[in-house]
Parts: sequence; C-alpha cells; structure tokens
Amino acid sequence: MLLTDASPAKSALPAPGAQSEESDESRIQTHLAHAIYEHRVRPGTKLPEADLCGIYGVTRGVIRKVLDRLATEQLIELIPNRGAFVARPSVELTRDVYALRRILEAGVVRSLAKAPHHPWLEDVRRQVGEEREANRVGDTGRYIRLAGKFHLDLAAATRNSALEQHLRRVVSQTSLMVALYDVPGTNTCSVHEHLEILQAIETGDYSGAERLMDEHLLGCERQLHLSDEEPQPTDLAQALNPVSPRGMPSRPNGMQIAS
Amino acid sequence: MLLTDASPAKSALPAPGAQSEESDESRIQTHLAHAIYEHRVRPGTKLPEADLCGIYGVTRGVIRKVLDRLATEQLIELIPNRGAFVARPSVELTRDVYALRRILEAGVVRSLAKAPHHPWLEDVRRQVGEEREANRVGDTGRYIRLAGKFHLDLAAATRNSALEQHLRRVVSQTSLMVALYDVPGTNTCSVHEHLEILQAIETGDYSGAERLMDEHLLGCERQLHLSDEEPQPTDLAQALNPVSPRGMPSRPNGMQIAS
DNA sequence: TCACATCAAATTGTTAACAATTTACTCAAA
DNA sequence: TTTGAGTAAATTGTTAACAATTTGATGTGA
Repeated sequence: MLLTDASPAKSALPAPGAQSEESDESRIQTHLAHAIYEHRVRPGTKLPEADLCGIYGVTRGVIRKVLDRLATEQLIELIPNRGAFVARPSVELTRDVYALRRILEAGVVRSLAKAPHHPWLEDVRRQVGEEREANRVGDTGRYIRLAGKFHLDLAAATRNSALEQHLRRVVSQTSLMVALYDVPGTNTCSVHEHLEILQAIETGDYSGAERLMDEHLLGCERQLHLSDEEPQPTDLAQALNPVSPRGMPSRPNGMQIAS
Repeated sequence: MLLTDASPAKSALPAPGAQSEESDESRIQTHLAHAIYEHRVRPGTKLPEADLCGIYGVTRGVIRKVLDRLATEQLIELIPNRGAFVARPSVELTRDVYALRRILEAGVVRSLAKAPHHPWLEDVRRQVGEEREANRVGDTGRYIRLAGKFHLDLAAATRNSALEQHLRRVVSQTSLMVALYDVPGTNTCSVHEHLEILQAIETGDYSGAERLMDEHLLGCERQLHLSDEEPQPTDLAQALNPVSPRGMPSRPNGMQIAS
C-alpha cells in the first residue's frame, strides 16, 4: 500500500464527522502533501489515481484536481499519460530554493524588527523544546513537521500573509529535498540554532538574528549531499551512457519504481 | 463580450497552427492571466465558464482547470456555486504583497551582486526604452507588460528559477492591485528609476541598487490609493452599518460584488 | 537466449449527461 | 410601489461512461 494508514475508505483524514468546513480537496491535498513533506512516501514513488481514490474514498475527479495542485507546488511531477510521481528536484533547483529561502527568511527577520513586542516568542520557544524532544526520541515525522513549523511561525508572526504563504511553499519544497539528499546520520537540523535565533530576536539584535538565520539555512543546505556528480538518478540514457565506463557508479536508481 | 479579441473560436491565442508543445490549458491560463494583468478585465468581473468555453473553443473541463489554477495564484476568486470573479485584493493584502516584493527584489539585487558580468544589461536597457515609449504613446497594456518584464528580467538574470517563479506570481498580483487602486493620472511607474537601478548595477554599486529598488517599489506602492477608507465598493451590510455613523468605517471589506 | 511483433490489461485523459445550486422572472397581496 | 412566494432558466458541480495511451505478457523466429 501507499500510505501508512490505508483505512478501508474515508477516515484516513483528520476529522471524520466533524463540522469541518474544509472541502475534501484541500483536506486530501494537505494530507498528501504532509505524507511527502514528512518523508512517508519517497521521492519517485508513483501515485496512481485509483489507489488514491480507494485510500481517500473519493472519485477520480477529486484526486485529479489535488494532483494538479500538488504539481503546481512542485511536490509531485505529472507526466502526461504516465501519472503522478513524488517529485525528485534536481540539485540545481535545490540550491535555488535554498537561496530563495534565505532571501525570504532574511526578510522575515527584518519584518519582525518593525514590531516592538513579540508575544509569540514564548510559545515558539516551547515548541522548539518539543522539536528537540521529537528529534531525541527519533520521531522523524514529528520532528520534520516541527522544524518546519518553527520557520513558519516566525513568518506568521510578521502578520504578512503573502510572505507566510510563499514561505510555506518553499519550506515544504525544501523538506522534500531533505528526503532526497539527506545523508541518514546527520539530520540534526540544529535545534540549538533555532534557540539562538529566538534569543537574538528577543534581545532586539535583529541584524544578528538575520545573520544567524542565514547561517542556519546555509548549514542546513550544507548538510545535504549535493555533490556535483549525478544530480540524481535521472534516466537510463545518461546512466548507461557508454562514455565514463566506471568511476562512481552514478546512482543505481534508474527509474522510479512504486514502493 | 469579455475579452477584446473574441474570435469565433480558437485563434484567440498566440500560435494558431504553430508546432507549440504547450497545452491548451497553459496557453489559455497565460492568456487569461495577461488579460487580468494588463487591466483588460476589471477586478470583480465575472468569468462564466460557458463564455470562456466559447471564446477559447474548448470544453468546460479545460476552463475549469484553468480557473482553479488562476484561483491558487489569487488572480481570480472562486466562489462555490457562484463562479469565478477577477480578484479584488484587499488593502491589507496589497500592502503585504508589496512588502513581499521588496523582500524578493532586494534578494534579486543581492544575487546579482555575485555575478562578475552582466551581459543582459544592454538588452534590458533597450527594453526600458520601449517601456518609456509605450508609456508616452499611451499603450497601457504594453506599458504594464514591459514595466513588469523589467523586474522579471532582473530576476531571470539571477539564474535562480525558483526566485524568478515566485517573483512572477507576486508581480502579476501587484499588477492586478494597480488596476484596483491606481489613481488614473499618475501611472508614471517611473521609467527613470528603472534606468537608475540598472546604472547602479552596472557600476557595481549593489547596495545602492538595493536601496534604489526598495525606494522604487515603495514609490509604486505610494502611488496607489491605499487609504484607510473604502478599499473598494464592497457590500451594503457594512456600508449601512448602524454602528459608527461616519468617521472611519472600520473595515468595509465584507463581500465582493461583481461589478 | 535474445529480439521483436502482437495482443490484453491497466492506467490516464476526455466528454457528455445528470444533479445541485443560484439567479432571474412573474405575479399576487399588502 | 414594495414584498414575498413560487417557478423557470441559467450556471456550476459531479459522476460515469468512453477514448487514448502506456504497460506487461505472450509467443514466434532467428
């Protein structure tokens, strides 16, 4: 099966009978996005429409719309007549998106500098505690979610919904990139650095906070395995290229297999 | 009729019989986006599916998908069971998006600082000339397009596709906002300032360029009629609210009426 | 064993009919 | 006139059947 909780139908989503105003589409979209976001479905995994219909208990039309939206967010790749696959962003795009994140989050810190008080600071600091705990216990999904939430909370504190929205996209994208390029051991996204940033903000040292944020993101990017070699498996035409007979087996992962 | 060139069917789009690989959907999407972008359809205008089907000569499924995508770009608003309307971004959102633009474009300039040469400078400078000409002649559509293209060209010069993509969304959004809040006379989006920015970049004065860019965008925002009064017409429920008889109608932005 | 054509199954893409909702109109009553 | 109910038309939302494409299997011949 595809997702961890593949209930017979329905109830795979948060609120079963709640009075939620949210449409099926957005619920399924966020649920699927989270599954990708939290590395529960690996990059390259195929997402067949029929399977998703069964899992979520909806018709193909709904799934189709969700997949289209996730494709515009670049969380999945939609290949005509072939189907939907969890995206495999290239090394180049990964670098670009991290650069964009640094731009956006530097902007976040500068925006925060305009506010006199930061009543949210305490809450966020508490959450960083949970973050550390999740990391310690080894609850990867929860850890990834909280680590992302830290950055989104700062964005939310700016009260700039547009900024928040764009950063949300970029954060989920980088999260997917971590799934692709992370080297297993070192997923210590430095909870401590989060605290340092909060500390700098609290003391009003915003230029320091901006610098810390930039270095933090640079550090996260550097932890990834973004060598100049094969950006990623890619297709066989390249992998089996008669040139370069051996040296670096260039990723044995040719095409994308479903599970 | 809805759009200016409402041909009997088909051929309302750029390449009629060309070997364009682009799908109907993306062509229609960009065409419609441009119509909004260039103020050829006013904010609040309803976009009935059937009309669009006739104009573009496609079935409802295609139009539906396009409308859904334009809605996620916030260029239109999709009201359940009511239809699609050209968006009417609130004053608050307008301020937020301009702030985001300043963040992004400051990032663009800083990114450009990393490159030693700028072979694109000449081309862009020539385009600013066309921009001035379009403004002089009074070709509003062309002028708006070129003014936006200036900023997108700078983003493209960074070679950061993610940055470019996000800025594209934000630029088209601000363009829609100009349509809403512009005061007719003063649409001099300061071609001269564009040249000054290019000049600063050419001489390597990037911090100066960043400052000029920030001031330029602040100036553009200030030209808008973003008073604390009526963001826009809005509905009667608030306007005729018995509370607060006059002085500062709190937040008159209730629902949006179509034209 | 390999290459290749052929065919069947599975999957995606599209269309058209149907259902649900909103909008516009008519007309009677206050 | 205005108000409201009732009804018909128009518009949006959904579904299911059909079409097109890809995938996988089978079988044949070198």
